[in-house]
Amino acid sequence: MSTNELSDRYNHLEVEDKNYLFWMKNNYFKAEDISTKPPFSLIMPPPNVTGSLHLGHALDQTIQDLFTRWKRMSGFNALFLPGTDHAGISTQLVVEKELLKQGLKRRDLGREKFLEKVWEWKETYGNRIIEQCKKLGDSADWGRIKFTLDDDVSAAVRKVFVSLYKEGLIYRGQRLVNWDTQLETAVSDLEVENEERKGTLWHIKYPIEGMNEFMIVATTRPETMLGDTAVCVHPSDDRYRKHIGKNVVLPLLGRKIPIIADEYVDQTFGSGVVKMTPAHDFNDYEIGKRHKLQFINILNTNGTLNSNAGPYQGLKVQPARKKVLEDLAAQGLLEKEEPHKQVVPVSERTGQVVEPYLSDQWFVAIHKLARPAKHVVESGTIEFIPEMWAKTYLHWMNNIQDWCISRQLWWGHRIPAWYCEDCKHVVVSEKNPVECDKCKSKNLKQDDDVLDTWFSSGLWPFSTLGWPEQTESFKTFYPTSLMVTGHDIIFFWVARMIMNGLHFAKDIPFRHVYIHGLIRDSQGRKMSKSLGNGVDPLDMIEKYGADALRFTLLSSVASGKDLKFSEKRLEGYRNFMNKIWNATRFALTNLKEYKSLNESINPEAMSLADHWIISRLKETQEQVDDYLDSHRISEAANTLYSFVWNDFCDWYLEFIKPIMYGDDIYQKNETAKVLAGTLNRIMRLLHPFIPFITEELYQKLPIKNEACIVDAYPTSENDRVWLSASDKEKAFELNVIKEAISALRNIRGENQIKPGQKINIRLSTASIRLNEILTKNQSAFTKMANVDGFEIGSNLSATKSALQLIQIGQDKMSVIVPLEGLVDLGAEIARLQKNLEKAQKDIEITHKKLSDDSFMKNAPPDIVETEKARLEQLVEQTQTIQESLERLK
RNA sequence: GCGCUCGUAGCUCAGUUGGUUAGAGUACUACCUUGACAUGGUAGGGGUCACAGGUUCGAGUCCUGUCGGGCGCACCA
Repeated sequence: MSTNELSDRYNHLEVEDKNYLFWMKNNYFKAEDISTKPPFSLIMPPPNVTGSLHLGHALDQTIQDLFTRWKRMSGFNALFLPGTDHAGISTQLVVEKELLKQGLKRRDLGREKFLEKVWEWKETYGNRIIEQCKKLGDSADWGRIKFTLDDDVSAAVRKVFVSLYKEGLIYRGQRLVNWDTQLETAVSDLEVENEERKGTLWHIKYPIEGMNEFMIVATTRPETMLGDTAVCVHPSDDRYRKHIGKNVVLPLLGRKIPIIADEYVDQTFGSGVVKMTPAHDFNDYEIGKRHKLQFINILNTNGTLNSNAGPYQGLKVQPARKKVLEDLAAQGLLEKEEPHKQVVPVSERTGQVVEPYLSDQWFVAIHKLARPAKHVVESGTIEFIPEMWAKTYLHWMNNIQDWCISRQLWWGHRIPAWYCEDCKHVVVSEKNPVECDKCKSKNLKQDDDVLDTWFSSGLWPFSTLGWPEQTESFKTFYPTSLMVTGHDIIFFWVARMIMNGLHFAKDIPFRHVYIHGLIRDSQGRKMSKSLGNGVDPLDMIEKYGADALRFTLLSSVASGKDLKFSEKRLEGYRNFMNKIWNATRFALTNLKEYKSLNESINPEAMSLADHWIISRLKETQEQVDDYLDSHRISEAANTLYSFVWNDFCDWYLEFIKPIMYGDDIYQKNETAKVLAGTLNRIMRLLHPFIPFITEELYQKLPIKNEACIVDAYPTSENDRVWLSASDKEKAFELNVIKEAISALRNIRGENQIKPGQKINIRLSTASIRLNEILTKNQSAFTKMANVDGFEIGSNLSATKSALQLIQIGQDKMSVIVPLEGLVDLGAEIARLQKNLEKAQKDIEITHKKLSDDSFMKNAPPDIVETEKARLEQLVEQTQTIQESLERLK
């Protein structure tokens, strides 16, 4: 096979890697810091450095690459900046798990040794996801790749921390936080998921001091009573008002604790008495502060009970609960238990029940940062696509809470705070301090904690561009043009980028936020390892090709809704790739003799089909440009799909076959140019969607430039000269033939006339214009409808014939196929009957409309006119059908 | 509880200022291996646009309610 000959099936395996190398070798992905072209910038949401690509990434990346390639082809200095995230918690978990297999524990190794292991792990697996992105076709500027723990990014992180601290927007304090007892770290509110579970509500008797009475408290977490420092009732609760100020004796531990009153208590729930555990419950914490209650912490960091729990020390929460209940029952203090639906907070990462835990943590005071971040979205300066996500964003921003940013982990940005061992002063500094700036002691100890991963992610749009230095990159590409991400991280990430961007980079981080849905399995379930329903995009790429996967994702992503992934659909788009391949194969075979073709086409010499395909191309280009501009990705993809398959392959290629196989060299030369030119534009139009196959085929075309990836994206603007060759009138004329052929096919199909059976046809029309068009184009009918005898005229006989009436603009024609001796007439009678019924029904509807006074009075004149014309047509049609039916009987 | 969102063909979904006969892919049926492609071609069947009201000359589209999914946020111990 010579290089110009294509196999009859598209084999993505031979095409994809090869073309990726070609692009890389020629530096096509590189964006310039200084350029005369307008900038377009898009920062990749950094995937976890040790992760591997899943379908969600694939969707995310493909959308980004689509816009990058489109903008690059549209003359922009397009930057797609890649990077990876250190992903504190998940990476640490993965490595810990791995070490455990070797019998090694994190704490046994110690911080330094453990971090060495994580870095080793990162070096080994850190590029895996990057390689996977390349498989997908990402045209990212890999020379600029960033990692969240890179020196310059870390410097940005420190700068931000220190300046927020100096502004008083970062503070340290002892607070009740969400505690993951497996990881032994605090986690933020966002990292906690609330699961509804069946639980039990236990009613426990607390003896009132000096009385033979009890206060009954209800609780779902009885073990927390070990940390109780009060019981609380509503101040106006008549049942208990008399007891306020007295004490109860805490069962099991015998501690005396006060009975207090607070409006918070709901008198109607349970017994109306609430036990107060200020160190282990968020509501109790608030009340505890109001009433200056004692805070007794009963937990160790690993979730076991500490010495404050007395005899229960050392037990984990669940065993302690069991024991506490047993002991209470033994003492007759367990009044009753009842089933209770409760919401349990669960750590997103480990699935452990989150315990509220009192500890020293760092927080960002968020309200001052949130205000401008709300404003830019309210004012439309930052635009969410689809718009509805702006509501979600604003709702959260309006209820935002201070952000706990410290994590008791080792892997991450260590908090740049040092404690003076001598004077207890806290030094917060960008550079590692050598001495306490208060007492000059050299006895400094750095805070052990690291920052929440999202702290560094929040700076990503500018830390990746060299900020805080005013680099050329930063000046050129900030604010970025577009951010593409899933709705699951609007709060985690998008909100924080907006807050930080405004505060530090002094401008919004991006103009548009494209929010796509999450990918679910074909049944709509979340893809997860435990369900085993995950689809590995790399398997799909291997099997169907990256382009097919990309097109599947892009054609499915609409209006920000979640999307169900089906392999069936992927198969369909794999077939589309094959279709494109074979259409080009056909073209190239027929263009063999045209080694180089020039672009200029001569409207006078073009066939009707040439005029028609160019006019369709023009419409397609206009639509696609419009759709991409308004981020309507699936519409753009589907428009191209149907143009290529339905218009170009099904009609145009069939129409030009007689020309390409014929002897009319003059005509053939012209059509060759149109064919090659159209194909060239098809490749360019499709390239951002399916880069591999389009580059491969583009390179084989007789009309081409350097590379598809850097050729211009065709629009009705920049392609005006070529598109203007299409004569509207002639394009329209082709529709006449197309309609007639469709009618013939319909007659054939419904009457079961075998495709091999040649038929005689009569095209009957009073229109001289149609008559001329049909006469000129008899060959099209011969080839495309297997027509033998051909008669054109007016008032041609339709006896014992199938008939279809066609209306084209003002002109009408009857497509007549004599059936006598060919087939039984029953099928045609049935077909006409069906058409007749439909037409009659339509007449009824239209007639009703037109005889409605209010319609005639209120509807705009053009609508009324259309309806009138329609009625006329329908009436005529029914007459013709009825006559035809008569002649069949 | 508050907020958002969806309900269109067997399945997956389009349907953007309300306006001809509600579309596509897939599945299904019939026919066809014709010199790009059977990962193909041609034709066909298939919908009370969840339901009930309302606005309007006109509603899949706008409004209200009901039913049924999904999601987010906050929750009574």
